Amino acid sequence: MPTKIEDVARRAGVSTATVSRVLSGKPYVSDELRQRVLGAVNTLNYRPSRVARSLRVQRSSIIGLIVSDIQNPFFTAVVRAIEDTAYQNKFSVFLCNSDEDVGKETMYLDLMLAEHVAGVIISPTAGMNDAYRRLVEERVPAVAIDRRITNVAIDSVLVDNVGAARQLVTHLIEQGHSRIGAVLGTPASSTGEERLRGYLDALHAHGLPVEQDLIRTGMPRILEGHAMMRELLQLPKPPTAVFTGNALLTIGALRAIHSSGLRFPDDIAMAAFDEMDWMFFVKPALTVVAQPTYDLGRLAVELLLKRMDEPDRPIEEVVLAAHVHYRESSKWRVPNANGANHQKEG
Amino acid sequence: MPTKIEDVARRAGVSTATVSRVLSGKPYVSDELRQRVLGAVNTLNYRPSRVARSLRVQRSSIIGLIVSDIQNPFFTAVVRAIEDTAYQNKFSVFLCNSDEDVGKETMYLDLMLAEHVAGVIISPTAGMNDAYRRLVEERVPAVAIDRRITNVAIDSVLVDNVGAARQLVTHLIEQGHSRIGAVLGTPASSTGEERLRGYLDALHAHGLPVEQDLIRTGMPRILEGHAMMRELLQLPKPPTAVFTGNALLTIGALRAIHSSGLRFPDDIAMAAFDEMDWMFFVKPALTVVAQPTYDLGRLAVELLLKRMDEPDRPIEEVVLAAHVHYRESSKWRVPNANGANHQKEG
DNA sequence: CTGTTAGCGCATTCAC
DNA sequence: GTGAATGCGCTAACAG
Repeated sequence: MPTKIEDVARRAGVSTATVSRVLSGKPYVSDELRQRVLGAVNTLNYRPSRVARSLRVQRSSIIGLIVSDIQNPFFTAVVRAIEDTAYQNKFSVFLCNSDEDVGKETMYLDLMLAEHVAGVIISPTAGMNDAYRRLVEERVPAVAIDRRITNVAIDSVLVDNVGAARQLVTHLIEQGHSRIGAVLGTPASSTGEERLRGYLDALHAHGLPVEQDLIRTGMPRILEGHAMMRELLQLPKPPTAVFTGNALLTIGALRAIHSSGLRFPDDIAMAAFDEMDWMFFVKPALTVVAQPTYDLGRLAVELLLKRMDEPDRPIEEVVLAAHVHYRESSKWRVPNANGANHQKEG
Repeated sequence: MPTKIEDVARRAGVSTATVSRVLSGKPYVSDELRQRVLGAVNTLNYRPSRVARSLRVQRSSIIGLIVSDIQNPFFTAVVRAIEDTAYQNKFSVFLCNSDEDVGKETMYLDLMLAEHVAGVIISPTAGMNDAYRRLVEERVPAVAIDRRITNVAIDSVLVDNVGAARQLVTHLIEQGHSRIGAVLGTPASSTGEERLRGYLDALHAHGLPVEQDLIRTGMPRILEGHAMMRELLQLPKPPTAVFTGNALLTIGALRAIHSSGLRFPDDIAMAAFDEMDWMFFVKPALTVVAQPTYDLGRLAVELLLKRMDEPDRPIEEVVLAAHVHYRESSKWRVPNANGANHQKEG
């Protein structure tokens, strides 16, 4: 049986109110009593019940964080950033994994509300879920990350997916490719949709035709990436380069390339969204866009804290730029291209 | 302001006790009242406060999970398994990241105790931390995963690291290698120590000499793996094969190999602990041991539930076998066997 | 079967 | 400055 505030009060010869005051750093307590209380707390090894405290003050110091896929390195990087920032502000993080499942997401959202968390940060599984509305109705501070929520207005921190995708595909085009495949996450999520849009933008800007056969979308996971890439490779006229929209898809695609007996990057070029910042350690020939995971997480917490202070400020939407890394080794040549050499520069 | 149980009671024309009974599925409530209550709950969109409930019953239905590195794919895989199993048993998971930091670990452990979680699953950062003792003192069900805790007896689910490491290194020896480097996690953790032991075992069993220069240990992370591997490659007489003890170390090592201008696996062979089950998609030439992440997580939860039911049962320690994958492409030959040194100048 | 009541551990009035 | 008293929302005795 854990020690209660009453035990401490008795041990220190004061009232529970005084103990409470000391522990929450309130002023107006004489130094003598403060010392006595602290001593008692120490010898009794007292740890206040956060449950009781939360019930009393109707608000905990916990930030609920719901990510759509804990196995996606992009999100673990963001989680790290969020934890760091929350910790610096005396908040703890209650992390849950919705696993791209709207049902689980709703369940966890309800759980957070029932736990009276101080605020919620969420990477939404779908664009709209009735549960999001409850957040607003109950006036729980919330911010969406990475993906846009469409059915209710809440603060969000996003990445410029369109711009980054366009840069990536443009790079491939400038290397001389004209048949460029796309292996993307489902357009049902704003990220998938935006990256597809960037791909299309780049093709249009260079007057290249869009071939629906070259565009594949699905769940952003290894297995699906593998399947989609295999389909592309089995096409009568497969692409000479591929744009992948996510690190897990990239891994699946690489596997498909290998198991087809093809070699990367000699037989097929690739440019990818790399949500882990180490993909290129293993495949230096990849052209990747590194995502601003740390800023994303930090800003999410900061936005949340701001909203906790001023519940009525206007909704804010931050869009971060993603930085494309062109590596030496990514200046490959078009394999089997009409003739020799489409290499742009040295 | 969220609706309270009293509101529901009034709306349904019953007492709060009846509402409570209906909601917790207790028997002895007439069908008529049950319907009325359910109706009220529905129209009022009532969600019971878990905070108040936890305070009352002195126990939540949350399992606290503290992992030592959320960015390590091994742990995210285990987290998935734990969540699945917990969810099937009507528990939610409160996940925290100690980030290999004993201070943070202690903080989170205290937090879980203060939150009155139903139980704690932890991958310990260090072998001993006074905070572990508190778990036992307060009789909070707990189980350690992946690493052994030495200063207090608690249930644990471990992997047969010695056996797996021995198999991996033996494989390299059987391929003809005799100068085998080791890039391992710190022996301060039981995993690091055991994998080192397996390495030594294999060498001894084949009568090979142990060269301290070929053994490097450090934090199990990319940066450290890179540094250690570089040191090995800069040795006057570098190894012809390397055994790495962790997926992140492996990535770092691969990077060092690449940036030295060497090629894998032509210039140097490698066998690795691969905590992600997709490392070999990217590097099929690796020989890896796949870790039983799902079983590990599932068993951890099951052990926890058992201890919740019978607090006084004897401590249990489960050791899982890890399975080694020998792939076609890993049957390489010793590069330039007893011939020239393949070191390149950097 | 159902309602009334008494806390769970703490923070916060309001008196002193 | 300090203590006594009240209630946060809920469940579990205990009556009826």
